[in-house]
Amino acid sequence: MYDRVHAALEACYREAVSRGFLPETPLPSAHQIVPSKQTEHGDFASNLALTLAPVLKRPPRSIAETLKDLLTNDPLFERVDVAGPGFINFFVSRDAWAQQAASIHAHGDQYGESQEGEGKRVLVEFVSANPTGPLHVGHGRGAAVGDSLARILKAAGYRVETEYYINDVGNQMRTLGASVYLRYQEILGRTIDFPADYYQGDYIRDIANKILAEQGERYLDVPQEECLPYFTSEAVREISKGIRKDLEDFDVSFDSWFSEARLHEEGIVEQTIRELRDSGHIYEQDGALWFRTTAFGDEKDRVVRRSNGVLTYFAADMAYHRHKLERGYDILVDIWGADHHGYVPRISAVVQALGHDNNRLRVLLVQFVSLIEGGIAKGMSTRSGEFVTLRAVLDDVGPDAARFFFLMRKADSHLDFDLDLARKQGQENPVYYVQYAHARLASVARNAQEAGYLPLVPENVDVGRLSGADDIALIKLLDAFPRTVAESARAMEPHRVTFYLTELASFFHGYYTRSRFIGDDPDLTRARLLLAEATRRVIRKGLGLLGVSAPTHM
RNA sequence: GCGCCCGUAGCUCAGCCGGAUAGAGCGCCGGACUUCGAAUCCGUAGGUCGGGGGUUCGAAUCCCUCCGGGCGCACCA
Repeated sequence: MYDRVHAALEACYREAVSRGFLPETPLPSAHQIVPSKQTEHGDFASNLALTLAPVLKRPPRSIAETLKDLLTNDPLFERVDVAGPGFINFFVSRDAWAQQAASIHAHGDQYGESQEGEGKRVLVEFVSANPTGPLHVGHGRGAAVGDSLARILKAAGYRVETEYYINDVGNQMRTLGASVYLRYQEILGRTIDFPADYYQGDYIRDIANKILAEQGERYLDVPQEECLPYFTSEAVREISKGIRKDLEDFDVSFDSWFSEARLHEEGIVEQTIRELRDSGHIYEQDGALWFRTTAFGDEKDRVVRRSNGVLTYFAADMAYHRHKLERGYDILVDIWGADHHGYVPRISAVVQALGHDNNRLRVLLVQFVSLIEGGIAKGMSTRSGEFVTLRAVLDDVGPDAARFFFLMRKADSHLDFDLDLARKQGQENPVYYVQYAHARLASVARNAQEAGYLPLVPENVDVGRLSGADDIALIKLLDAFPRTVAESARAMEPHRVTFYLTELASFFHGYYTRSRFIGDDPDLTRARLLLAEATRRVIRKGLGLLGVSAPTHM
């Protein structure tokens, strides 16, 4: 409907120009049509006259009146008003809204999708937790945001792939293997000195026990240096297995898993350094190699290879982003924990130094999660090792509540995750509130089926009967769905879909209390069942974009 | 000290590329089940949008400044 109003206004503007009522001038970029907040202001409002006024040097109300006179003949509108300082308010006719229900219904399961993304290729990289321990709630939020964003981008017409980058190289791997080795020794009765900066979690002991069960005591007297590769690879294998299982149970999947080791093995890191050195972006100083990131606005230059010859993590990151760019994506989305925000300028520098436009990189920063139980925050500081795992939350509240809660806030803001609320199975819990709307609609469908109304034959449904204020209001909400998804994709903000669904469910529950779908009037019943079916599909589709199930029974 | 993010109802937060009378959920209080699912609905109360200044027809939204909170500032990963 938005598009139709926009088209009508534009056509009217062109007509005003051609008839000499208004001088020729391009539409101001500040011009926009927005849904009206108040019913007195109609369905949509345009600020065209306001934005045109300074250019044309004419009072905005006078411009608005000129346009209004040309719009009043359009049958799409019941009325067009000029209001306030010069807004043009559009009152779409009831019949046009009612007919919109048929159009929404006709789109079936595709309703909500759009071509906003114009087929652009996007790589969404997220989670990418080091295989040195289980996923915690912070990763869980990143997983929910990344996976949901990918689904939303797809629905909005982007060609999307998802990827998990595995940091399986470097000192941390050594530390991981050594941690398991020491625990293995400890279990077998040796006195050990376990360093504070080694991995403290119980899962390290579990892995040591597993090795003991499978391999026995054969490594007891083998020097650490000799069997470290074995302990490391076993640990990575076990931990990765756990991470994959957690993600699978969270309904998060990746198109590819990209190993950092591969960047080194295939010489991509060295090649990237050479290339950037040749182009003058990397220089040598004090025996180390530096990337001149300050040339692109970073605070200071960054070391790529230390004077002792060891490559930094940044070196691999550089190579990884180069590799991603060369795979031909139009947009790279990196989803990081907000504590990494200081790394944005240097990665941005990499993209630019390689000759790419800076806006091909989009970094989403996901803020930390505080788990609240009994009104107080559960500890999750990493230094004490007392962080709460994603697994624990999944086992506690279930994947649907977890995903919904992770997506209730803008990714950029702190999230207080209320465990007590997430566990509740009542109206206070927003995820059940939305799911219940779906289950209710499914129940209506079952009753309609029994009464012989289903399946509907759309051609035989008189949607013109959907003329009540509630019917129209519900249609308007459904009408906003594709724009919500498109906007959510454009802004890369999945939480908008969560808010939309809560609003839709809220209105639906009220509608359900006030109006009957199945009543004495067969024609009205059929029209409302068509509306019910459209509503149910929107809720199911919306929940699907969040990765939340849409139950038919609860 | 420098940089980034955040201060909106009792609590948790939307709204922020400037638009008309600032919203939601939770919590509190009071109502509604003989008819499609009460995991629901209806109603009441609740605000100097952190303070101050600026930009303009118009500021929660943009700019400056101050206050308060979070995070980051390695030849670490």
